[in-house]
Amino acid sequence: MSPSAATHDLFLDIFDDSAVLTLEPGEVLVHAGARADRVFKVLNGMVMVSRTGGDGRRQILSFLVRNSFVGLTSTDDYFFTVEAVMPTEIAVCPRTTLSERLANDPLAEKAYLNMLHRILEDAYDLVYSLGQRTAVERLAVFLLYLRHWHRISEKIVHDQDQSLNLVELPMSREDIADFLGLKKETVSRSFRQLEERGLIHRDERNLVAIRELGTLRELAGIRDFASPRQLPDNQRA
Amino acid sequence: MSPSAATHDLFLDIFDDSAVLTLEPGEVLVHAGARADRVFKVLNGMVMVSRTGGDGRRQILSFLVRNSFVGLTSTDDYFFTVEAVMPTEIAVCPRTTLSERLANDPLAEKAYLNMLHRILEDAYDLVYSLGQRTAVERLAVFLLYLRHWHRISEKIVHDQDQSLNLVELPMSREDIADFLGLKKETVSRSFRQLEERGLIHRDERNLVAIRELGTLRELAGIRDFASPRQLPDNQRA
DNA sequence: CGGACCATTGAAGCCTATCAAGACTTGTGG
DNA sequence: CCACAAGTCTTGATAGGCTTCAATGGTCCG
Repeated sequence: MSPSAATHDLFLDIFDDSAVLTLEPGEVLVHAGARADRVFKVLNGMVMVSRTGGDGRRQILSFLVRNSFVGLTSTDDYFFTVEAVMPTEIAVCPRTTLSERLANDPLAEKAYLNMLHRILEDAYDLVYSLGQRTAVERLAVFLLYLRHWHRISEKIVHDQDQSLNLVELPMSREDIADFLGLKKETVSRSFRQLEERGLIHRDERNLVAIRELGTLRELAGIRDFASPRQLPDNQRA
Repeated sequence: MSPSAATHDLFLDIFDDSAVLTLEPGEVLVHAGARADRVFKVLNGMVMVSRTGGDGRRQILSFLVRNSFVGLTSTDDYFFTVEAVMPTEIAVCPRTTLSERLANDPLAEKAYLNMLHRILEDAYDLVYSLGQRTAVERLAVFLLYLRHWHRISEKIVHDQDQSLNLVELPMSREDIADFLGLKKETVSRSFRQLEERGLIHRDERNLVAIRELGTLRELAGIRDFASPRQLPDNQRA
């Protein structure tokens, strides 16, 4: 999965009074191959980062929510595409601003490094899902991730808070499929399977209610996403 | 795939006169869950980094060769296991040494950051493979990666150098399988398929000769691994 | 020579993909 | 307001690729 900044990523203050872009669903923020001379922060809404092969196969690398940083690269060009999943506001600033901020403030640099580490761990989580888990398991993990993001982004303290168990899906089935390494039909069938097992319930197409959190977690093979990894000390449940 | 340090990763000098460990094949350097108070550098041989689920499923995250750094984590504990694939020598030093080095030298910190970016891109490459490519394609990519590492590690300038087309496989079929999200039988069959198509040739079990580099690259859907990403300016082919 | 381990190969089964059709949603225009 | 069109989601039937299970062959080492 990916980013979502830590509860406070110090260096993100470079966006404090920068320009703001508004994106409509499907609008592209960064085209793969574009010069990486600007960096971004998601203010609200959601974007997705993807990589498309020469033959058109697309892999979504991450969905990014509020306070996520966008702009990682070790080269001069972006190797991925970033586009809006829903109406989204984005703060923009030149990469040089980021470089200067990191060069002049050790704490900011430390925060940046920390974010990179977290993103890498998220990438490895995704690797594990794609390499080892079945379709239903991947979807279970995905739902728990969405729940987790919601928790982080709303700064909800208690893991048992009922509002957490209503998960919104702003992206299409095909987007989910391309993220989980499946086809959209398989995503549909996996949803149904989760519903038949009583783990979730759906009224609207893009709203999922988690009915059996424990069983879902078991299925996902996840000890606990409520881990304090991205929560500050004073917010641990 | 992963690491393999850049051709020179400045901060790696912290290992210049540190202790050296010798590992036999299968020997574990880091157990998942262990305190991350030491960091490592691979001097020679090869190690693999893996994550194992509660039910025993194992995903190999990367194979690390000479000059690779080992010790990435954003938390106090390692969440992965590192073990030797073949006889390997490892330099060890306390994490505090690394922290100090990074804190006191902006250039070292920049190099570390750069390495992290590269590792992240490698992780996303693996995500793309696992999510979108077929078994044979994954194996093709894997072989090209091995070839690329060999090139980097031997500092071979010319992409056409024939010695590059003899690829060694120090790891078992099962290790390859767990890296590529397949089963060992499928890896075997995919090797045979590549051989039947005339793209590779095998005499010994752990030695693969690349016969049709261009076709293999096409199959892998890779523009060019001979990209200068990990080569210094003066070594570009 | 025998045993352990690893790799290969074959046969059958399962999971996911593919192909195709129908249901639902949304937006548009008569 | 209804009709229609386009897009998305769901569902069904079939096919294909990878896995599973099982057996054979090869290599290393005691």
